[in-house]
Amino acid sequence: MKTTTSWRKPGRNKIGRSDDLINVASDLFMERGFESVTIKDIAQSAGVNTALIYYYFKNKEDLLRATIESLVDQALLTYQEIHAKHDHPKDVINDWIDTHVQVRDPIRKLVKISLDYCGLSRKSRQIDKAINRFYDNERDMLTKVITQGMNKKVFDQVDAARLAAFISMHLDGIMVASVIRPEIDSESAMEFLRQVVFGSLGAEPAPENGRD
Amino acid sequence: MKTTTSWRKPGRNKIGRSDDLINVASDLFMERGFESVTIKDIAQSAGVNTALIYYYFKNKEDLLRATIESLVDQALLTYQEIHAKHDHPKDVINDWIDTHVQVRDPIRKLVKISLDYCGLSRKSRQIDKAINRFYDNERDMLTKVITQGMNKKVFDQVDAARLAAFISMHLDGIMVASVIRPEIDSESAMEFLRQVVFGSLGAEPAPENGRD
DNA sequence: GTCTATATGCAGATAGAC
DNA sequence: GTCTATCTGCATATAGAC
Repeated sequence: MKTTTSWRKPGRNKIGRSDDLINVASDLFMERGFESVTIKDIAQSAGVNTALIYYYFKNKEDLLRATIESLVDQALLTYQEIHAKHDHPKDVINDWIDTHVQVRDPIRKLVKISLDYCGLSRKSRQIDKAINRFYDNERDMLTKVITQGMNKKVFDQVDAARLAAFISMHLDGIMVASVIRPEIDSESAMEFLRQVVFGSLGAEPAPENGRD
Repeated sequence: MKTTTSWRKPGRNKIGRSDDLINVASDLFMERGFESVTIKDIAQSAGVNTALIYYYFKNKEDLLRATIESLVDQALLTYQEIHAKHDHPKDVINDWIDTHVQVRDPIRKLVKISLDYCGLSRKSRQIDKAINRFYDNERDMLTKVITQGMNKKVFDQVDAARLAAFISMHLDGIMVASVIRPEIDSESAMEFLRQVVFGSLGAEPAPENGRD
């Protein structure tokens, strides 16, 4: 479900100018917040004219929508790849955490920008849907893999949905902490989360080398 | 360390008008974000004129500084009260979590507003100091109580500082989640955190009724 | 201390040439 | 598709009366 196309579909624009704008915007929104970033800032960073942005997007909020939808797509795609890559639930969870260490960028952006969006008075059903889509999918995927592990008897019996929500919230917490205090070591925070999660599941984090 | 006084000390203003403005501002900043909230909004909500705000605060950023410092003071005061109230480390941790359930307001505000502040280009040494003061104190207090529990043999041996950071980050995560998705049950998230924490400490959450 | 009035600047957005 | 030029409105901030 690719939903990042702009409001008006250009016939054959030279290599995704709109994607380009979205990427620049997501960087700036993440760094300085939606309201702090001006259309001029985005245009300047993208090396184009201010007015061009209004050719691709209805207005600033529409650019925000496209940005959030793009980030959600990216993040969920990464999650799906993790699931597809492994056979063993333990490996999925390990990879899930590893992935956050390596490519935490889209998710960190998503969390920060979602928070900004929550502050706006003008709400958008599309943006609400995209944000919920991300969190619902994240929770469902984690719940599923935990349940699989329990069925295969490699994990203790736990409340899979609650543990999934716990992991999801903690990842948000790490993202936020790393924004507020950039000096914190988010990698070792991830490691600690890994220990806690596997501890709750009564399993060792050591990889299973799930072939397949 | 009360640091919420305004830049210009009014001789004897009738009952904390400046505190009043700070409280109104913190509500609005939390709900709608620093940049989205206008001076006019704050004045209106406080039932005063726009210009009056500039009598009490140098500018909008100075009001942000006062707001953050006030929130940090409130939050740390609450934490200190918890420590003073209990003798037994288990009770401190239980109360710590209970307190977040009940009066999560100043901390939630602080997290949200700190994130907004991080986006601003103009940085303030005072605000940086206040935010770090909060997180450093929070971590130190938690580390201390965990260490005490280990010394008293009621907790297993763990890396107290890391567990403290884990708790702190998770609380941030819950705060953020409850802003992004107001429908989530942050109370039961706190309960799950309690179980995980006591699980890591090899102890039962049942209260000790530490008299004192 | 609190208000009225206003200066100033800039952000979002549009019209229209190329 | 991309640009120049410009309109409009509003937010921060100040001057000064009361």
